[in-house]
Amino acid sequence: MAVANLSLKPVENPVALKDRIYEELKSAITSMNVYADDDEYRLDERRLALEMGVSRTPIREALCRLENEGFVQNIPRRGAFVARKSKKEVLEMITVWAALESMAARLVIENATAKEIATLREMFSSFDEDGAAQARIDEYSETNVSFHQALFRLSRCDLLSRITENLFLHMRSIRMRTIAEKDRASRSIIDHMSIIEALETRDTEVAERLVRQHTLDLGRHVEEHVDWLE
Amino acid sequence: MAVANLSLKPVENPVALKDRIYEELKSAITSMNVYADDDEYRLDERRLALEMGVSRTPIREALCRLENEGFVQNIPRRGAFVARKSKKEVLEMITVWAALESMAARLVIENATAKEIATLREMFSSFDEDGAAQARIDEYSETNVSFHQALFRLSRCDLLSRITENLFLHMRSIRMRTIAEKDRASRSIIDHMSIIEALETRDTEVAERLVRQHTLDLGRHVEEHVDWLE
DNA sequence: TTCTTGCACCTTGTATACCATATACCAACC
DNA sequence: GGTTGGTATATGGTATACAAGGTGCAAGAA
Repeated sequence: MAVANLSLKPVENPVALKDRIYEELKSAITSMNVYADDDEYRLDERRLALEMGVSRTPIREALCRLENEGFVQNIPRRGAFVARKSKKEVLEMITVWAALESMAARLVIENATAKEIATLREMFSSFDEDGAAQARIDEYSETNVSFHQALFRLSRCDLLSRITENLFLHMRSIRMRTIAEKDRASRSIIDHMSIIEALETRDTEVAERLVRQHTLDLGRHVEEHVDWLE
Repeated sequence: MAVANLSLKPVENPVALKDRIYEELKSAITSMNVYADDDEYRLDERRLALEMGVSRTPIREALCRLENEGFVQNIPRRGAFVARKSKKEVLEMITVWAALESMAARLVIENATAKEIATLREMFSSFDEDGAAQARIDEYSETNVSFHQALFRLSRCDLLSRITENLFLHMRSIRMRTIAEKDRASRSIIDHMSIIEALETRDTEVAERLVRQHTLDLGRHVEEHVDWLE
């Protein structure tokens, strides 16, 4: 008897409710501007359960994960709130980021092909003219994030990328607000070009230093100019 | 009316069941030698609940947290297992560790007093004679861990310490097994002394490089000599 | 009017019941 | 004898019920 040679792909394991809820809540939380005002955003289990049409249990598991990742603060017997980072915490996140990304730069030089590194340069090709970055600041901001993410991806180190992913999300609203200030955009693009150059010439020490410095500069900027964090 | 001026300390908030269970399970998991044999260690919710005299709910929340931290692997509809790291994952953890600890070294130089740095040196004072570390290998291993933890503590960056804490726990069994091999202990003590020296002379670049190199060396050693990881 | 205190309600923490699915075993058929 | 299919059982996923603690309002007293 002939075996029907159907090309079947393994059936995708049905995503558990808690995971979908986790994703949903996470994107909702990270896309809101927590720092816009001083309100505390409460996450009422019952209301969330009702709104999403499920019971409290998967909601709780999702909130538990989000708490571990620092997006939610759970106060016993009081409930869950959207977490608001203090200035100290933000500065520490930037420090960790600097550490991880400078290591990523080392790994990129070790592991990435010239072609891959070239893609980094291409990302900024449309911002060549002076002031272009400043003019299309939103678009540039997106490219900026993509650049840093690409750096981690090219490092071929999943753990680095994974840890940084959440740092990025935490920093997003803060970045959006700081990048537009002063002439940070144009300085930022210069920094990026120097970094790419060091990667292209495979100069590990310089690349590492530039990457670290670039991120620590953001840290100093936050330290000195951001007063809207508690 | 006079207010009775009793000196009262705030009543400690009763630790929730899930937290105690989390602690209990975590210490149980990290203290067992997962890599001793090829058995899969299953964590049966119902059995754990029965053994600990609670319901499944807090057990599940604890397992959820442990899964996020990478100590437990949860397979849908199959159950929770003690996580076993692959060689690739271990190497990536070491890479992240190197990144974080070299940044910690920078911060130590920025933030720690000479006195604090001196305490690092004291930790190794009892291992002065040649071969002492190798001879009292268990004791040395403890000191070794303490040294690295102290480095993070002196960096004054809580986030660095917190991220590394779990990395340490993951690496513990692996360290225990690798440190005894060859003459790694004596080389390790030499490395540590060089690091301390660089910290004492506040030589940021050297300290950073030595710390990174020291950890990456462990990585290379694992890469080359550890064959008991999948 | 203002402060205190008690009570009602609301919310989270925990336990349990129910459901869907995966695994294993057994019987029947090729 | 090997394979296949069905069924039983066990286990995790989800929902809900119950318990305990916190909040806020209102009523009463100063």
